[in-house]
Amino acid sequence: MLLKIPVFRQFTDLEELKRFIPPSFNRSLVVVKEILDNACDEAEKKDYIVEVSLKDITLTVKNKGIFTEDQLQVISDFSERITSKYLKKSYQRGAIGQGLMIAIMLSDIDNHPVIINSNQKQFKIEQDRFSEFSKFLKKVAKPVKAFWYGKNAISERIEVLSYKKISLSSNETIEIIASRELKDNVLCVNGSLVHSIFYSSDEDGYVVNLTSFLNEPQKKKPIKCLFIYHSPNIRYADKNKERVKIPYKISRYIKNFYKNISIKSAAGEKDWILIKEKCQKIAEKKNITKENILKEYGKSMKPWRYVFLLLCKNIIDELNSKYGAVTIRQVYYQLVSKGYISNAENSYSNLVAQLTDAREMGIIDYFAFEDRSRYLLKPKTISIKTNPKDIVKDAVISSLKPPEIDIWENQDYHLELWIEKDALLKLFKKIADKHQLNLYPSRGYSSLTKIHEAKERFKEQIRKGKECVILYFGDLDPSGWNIYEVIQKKFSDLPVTIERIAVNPDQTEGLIPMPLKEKDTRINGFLEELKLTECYELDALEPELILSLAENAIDKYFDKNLIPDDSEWFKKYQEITEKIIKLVNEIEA
DNA sequence: CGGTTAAAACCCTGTAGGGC
DNA sequence: GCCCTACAGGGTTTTAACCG
Repeated sequence: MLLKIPVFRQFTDLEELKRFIPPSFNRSLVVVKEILDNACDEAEKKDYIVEVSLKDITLTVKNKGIFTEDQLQVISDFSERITSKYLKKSYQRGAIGQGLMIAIMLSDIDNHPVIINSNQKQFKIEQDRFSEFSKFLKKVAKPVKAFWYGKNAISERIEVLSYKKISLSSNETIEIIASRELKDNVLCVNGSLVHSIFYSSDEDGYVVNLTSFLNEPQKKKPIKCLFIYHSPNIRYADKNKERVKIPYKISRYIKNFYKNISIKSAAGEKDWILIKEKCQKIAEKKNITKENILKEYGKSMKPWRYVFLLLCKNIIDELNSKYGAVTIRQVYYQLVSKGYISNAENSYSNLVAQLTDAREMGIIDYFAFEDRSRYLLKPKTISIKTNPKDIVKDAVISSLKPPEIDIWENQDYHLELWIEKDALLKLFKKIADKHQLNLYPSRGYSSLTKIHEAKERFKEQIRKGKECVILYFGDLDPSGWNIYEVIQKKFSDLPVTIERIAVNPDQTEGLIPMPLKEKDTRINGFLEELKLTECYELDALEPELILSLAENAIDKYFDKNLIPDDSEWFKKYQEITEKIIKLVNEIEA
C-alpha cells in the first residue's frame, strides 16, 4: 500500500521543515554552505567550474548543467527514505538531495530566494512554497512507502508503542520494548510520517486511512508491532523529532488493532554472577557484614558482592602481574572463562558497573586498569627555571643511546606479528621488541588502510628478495576465524604466508570453551569448516604458552648464524659518542 | 547493489524500577 | 529507602552476511 501523502510536504510545510535544522544554526548560512558544497562536489567530479553570484539577497549558483532534470527527478523521488537524523546519518538520497532539501526549506523559512541554474533551466526557490520548483517537485514526487527497519535501526531511533513506561495523561502509560529481543524485523513508520497521518485534516486534501495502513503490511509478513518514534525522556529525545507526540487515543487504537500481539520485555540475565552462593558462604565464614564494609569503605554493600569483588581483585592482581594494567574486557573474559559470571550481553556492562563501584570505594586500585582507547594530547614545554645547559646535555646524551642493529637484515624472511585484539598488545610487545618484529593489533577486522600499508611494506621486502610471513594470533570463534580468512584473502595477490599460530583447533585441550553466539552470521562457515560447536578466546591460553608458541614460530624463520657481527660497529660508535659527551661536558653555560 | 544487521575492539554515566 | 540490575544514553572504528 502506498500512503497518499506527498512527503514533499515535509520540505515545503513550514512547521515540518523547522524540525530539520537545529535551533542554534543560522539558517541563511546553512543554505549557502549546502548549496555551495553540493555544487562544488558535483562540479569537481566532472571538472566543471562553479559560478557563484550574489545580488541583493539572491544567491545564484551555476554549475554548468550538473543538476540535470534527470537528477532532479531522482532527488525528488520521495518514495525513498530521507535522513532521519540530521548531522548523523543520511540515507539513500545523498548530498544533492540533502542540500536541495535544506535549500528549499530554508528559502521557505527565511524568505531568501535561491536560484539553481541547471541544464538551461532555472529553478527558483522562494517564499511561495508552491513556487516553480515546488510545483516541479509536486509533479514528480512519488508517494511514500512504509518501510521495514531492523532491530538496530529501531533501537537507534525508534521506540515501540505499548504500555508501561511513558506517562501519559491520567494513569495510562506506554511501554518501551527492548528492541534487542525482537527476532524479526518489524514494520515501522517514521515519526514525521505518523505525525502527518494524524495531524493532517481532510481540509488539506490528503487521504488518511489508518486502518488500511495497518492492514496492508500485515498481509505480507507477520507483523510484530507498529513502531512510532518516541523518546520517553525529553533530554534523550532526538531533537529533530521532539514535536512528535503520541496521544493516548492513537496508541490505544493501534494496540487494539494488534491485540493478539504480545510484547515481551527483554529478558536479560538477572543472575549474571554465577558464584553468588559461593560468595555468600565465604562472607558468612569470614564474618563479613554490611557494617564492617561500611566502616572500612564508608559505603555499605551486600557482603556477597564484596566477596565477589575480592575474588575479582585476585584475578586482576594476577593479570596485572602478567600483563601490567589490563582492560576491563580482559577481566571480563577471565571471569567468564573461570565460570564466575555468565557470558551474556548484559554481563559485561554489569561488570563495568561493579568495577566502577569497586574503584570508587577503594576495593580495587585505579591503576589496575588502563584505557587504551582514549588519549591526552599534551603540549611539550619546559620550565624557565631549568638550566639550558642541562637541557641540551640531556637531549644530546639521550639521543646517543646505542641503537639496535637490525638482526633481520641478512635473514631470508620478513616476519610480522598480527593479533586480533588490543587486549594482548602488552604481552606481544615484549616478544616483538625482543625479536625486532612489527606488531599489529588489527582490532577485529583489519582496516583496508592498514592492509594497504602492510602490502606496501611487503612489496618493499619482496624487492629485497625476502619471503614475507605473518604470524597470526586470534580467537577461535566464527568471527575470529573469518578475520583470519579475510586477511588471507586480502593478501592473495602477494606471495605472503599467513601462519595462524593460535588459537587453533588442536590447541583447545584444557581450555574452558565459550558457547557459540548463534546470532553470528559467520557461524555457518565456521561449523562447516572446523566442525566445532564451541569457541575459544585467545586470552584463555596461558600467557606463557602464547609466548612459547610465538617464540617457536619465530625461531622457524630466524637463522641465528645470519645475525650480523656488530662488535666493531659498536666499538666505533662508543668512540664517537665518548668524544661528543666530552665536548658537551666542556660547554660552559 | 546497497541498506541493514551483525560481529569485533573499547570505554563511561544516569536512572527507572524491582526486590528486600 | 537502600541496593542492585537492566537499560537507556554517550563515544570510536572496521568487515561480512543477508536480503529484497
